Amino acid sequence: MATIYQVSELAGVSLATVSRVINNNSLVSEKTKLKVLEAMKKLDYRPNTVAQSLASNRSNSVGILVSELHGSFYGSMMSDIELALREFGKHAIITAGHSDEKSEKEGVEFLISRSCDALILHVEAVSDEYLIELKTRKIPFVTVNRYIPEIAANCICLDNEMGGYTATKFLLQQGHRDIAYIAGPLWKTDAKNRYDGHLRALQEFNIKPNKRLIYEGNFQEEGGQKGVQVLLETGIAFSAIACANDEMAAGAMSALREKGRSIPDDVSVIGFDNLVFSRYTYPKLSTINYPISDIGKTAASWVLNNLYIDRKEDIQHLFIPELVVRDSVKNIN
Amino acid sequence: MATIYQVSELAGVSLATVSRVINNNSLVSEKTKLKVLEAMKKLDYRPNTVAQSLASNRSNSVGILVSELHGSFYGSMMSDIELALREFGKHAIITAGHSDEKSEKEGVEFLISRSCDALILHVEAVSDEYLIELKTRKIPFVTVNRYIPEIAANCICLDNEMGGYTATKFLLQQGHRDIAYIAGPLWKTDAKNRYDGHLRALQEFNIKPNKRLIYEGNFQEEGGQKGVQVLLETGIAFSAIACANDEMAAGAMSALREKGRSIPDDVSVIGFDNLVFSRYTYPKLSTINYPISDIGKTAASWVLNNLYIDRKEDIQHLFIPELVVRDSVKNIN
DNA sequence: TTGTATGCGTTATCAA
DNA sequence: TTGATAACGCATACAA
Repeated sequence: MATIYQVSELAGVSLATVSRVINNNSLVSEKTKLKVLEAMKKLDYRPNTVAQSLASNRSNSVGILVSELHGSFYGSMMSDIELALREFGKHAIITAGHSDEKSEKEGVEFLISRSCDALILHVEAVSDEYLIELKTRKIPFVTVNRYIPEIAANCICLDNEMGGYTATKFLLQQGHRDIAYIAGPLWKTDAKNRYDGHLRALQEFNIKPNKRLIYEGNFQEEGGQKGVQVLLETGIAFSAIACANDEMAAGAMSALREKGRSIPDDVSVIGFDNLVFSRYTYPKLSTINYPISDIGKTAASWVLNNLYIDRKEDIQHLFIPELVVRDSVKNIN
Repeated sequence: MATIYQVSELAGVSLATVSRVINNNSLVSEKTKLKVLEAMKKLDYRPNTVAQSLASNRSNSVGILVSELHGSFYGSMMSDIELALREFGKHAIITAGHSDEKSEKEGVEFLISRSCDALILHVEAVSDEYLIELKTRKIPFVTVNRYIPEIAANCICLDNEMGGYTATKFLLQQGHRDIAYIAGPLWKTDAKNRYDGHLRALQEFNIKPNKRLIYEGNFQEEGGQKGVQVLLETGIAFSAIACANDEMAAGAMSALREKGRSIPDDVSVIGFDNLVFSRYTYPKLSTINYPISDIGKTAASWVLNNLYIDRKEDIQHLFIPELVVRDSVKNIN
């Protein structure tokens, strides 16, 4: 691989001049500029970004930490962020935190040590304190789907509580009164908030939540299946199930069908997230839309605004989820 | 951020010694080792990986290029690769090629310039020649899902032709004779190979393919929907549709249902890939299994074997896809 | 077992 | 407008 030195030699100029045309910042005469450009082409020169990073303490890349690299949720987020960054010549370095505290911290350190210019974090296991402390270091970052009052300006998230509320309220409005709930892992703040929203909706209709109709799942398909099994075993009647995410809703639907319950005639089901596949299910899943795309773009904008581009743009920090009505909830009024 | 120099000062040793305990390669006495370790802890020292890369010409990270960051197909692949690498302390740097030649080349260059030690490429738009030329550079790489005879040792892929064959043969065995085909973009080698397999199966049963029953889609849900629309408009009867991937199959199923065709009673449908969501569809989609997980792990193993770890392990270069029978194909014998 | 010195490929601060 | 030259933080060959 050709180096800047060889280019300078071939072009008959100094290192510094070549560097200048690479970053075309300082004024370089057209004539020498052309000479250098030609030499670069001739040698098929490409700057070594590692050396650039070391010297400039800047990498033109932003680190992204998501819980998992698979799953349409994270996929959309990464994809939208990458696209927005690429538009400005910035790159994404992506790693996974696996919802595990140690792993998440490692991921953050890895990204920092790769001298990312900024971080976009979807972290779940790490403590609020960790993030607050992280802010005292020089590296700029935003958290996605995690709200921490002390660093509110760094948070971009969905109003999960409102989403949980909206979902259950919809079921109530459709006449359901005996509503089961399949929650996410309640140590995760989004799962907890969605559940809180569910409770608030019930309260608004003066319904006492029946603890035996609540199952704490794992946010995965299997959790929905197990949830249905447990719920049915209680022998308590229910006409609808609100699920804390679409994956569990899909699991719940297939389990219900296996048990001979038809959807939505026997049991209504509502999900949360509006993942791509929720359109593929049968019946098509009614759910709460998580504007992943908007949030991803916003996170990218935050970084671009704060770091690279001189523009004033308002950043939306809280997104309100909306109901998506399809075919999995029956009106029994 | 503390540097190696500050650590050496605090520990009262030289730079070199600190570097040695960091990479614990050379023999360092226990005593000095402890001193250094303590100093590192005290200063909360973390090596600057950029500087390490520059000095050692090694980054302990491997570059991954996929077409898109979203989509369960790529998601699984990235996830499996990352997990395998992480087990050995290696990291993944991921970027997207967007099935576009320019973009794919940029991605490769980006990864190389980031001094990745090796590359795992899922490229579609780039020419065979480009990859053959890439091999002459020093950077080791494997291609996934792309077979090029000249660099066969660098290719890990699925026998797409066999998969296409298997799918259509299954339909034929179930008594179907009027079979429509929704292909992927035929300029993509995997799409082409799957289609070729389809033709081979037909030929084996002495059936002349009807060109009007073939639709070239885009590998996305929408392609399946449009495909069904076009196929129905021909007015030609068919009892089954083979789709070149699951996403189009999902689109085809929903379009069929909207047109009042029931699945599989009126029309059978078979997909390809066995994506996660194929279990969520109704009826559950029969499909061809793409062992993404195995392929991802194998690609990671290839890199580990060739680069980092001294072990002898046979690498499987060609994977045979298997039929997954669910509920979307009817036996009409 | 430890230290010295040099280089990795750039950027950036001076002078000229 | 250009050119020396010192960083950037670390690895490593060579000496001690």
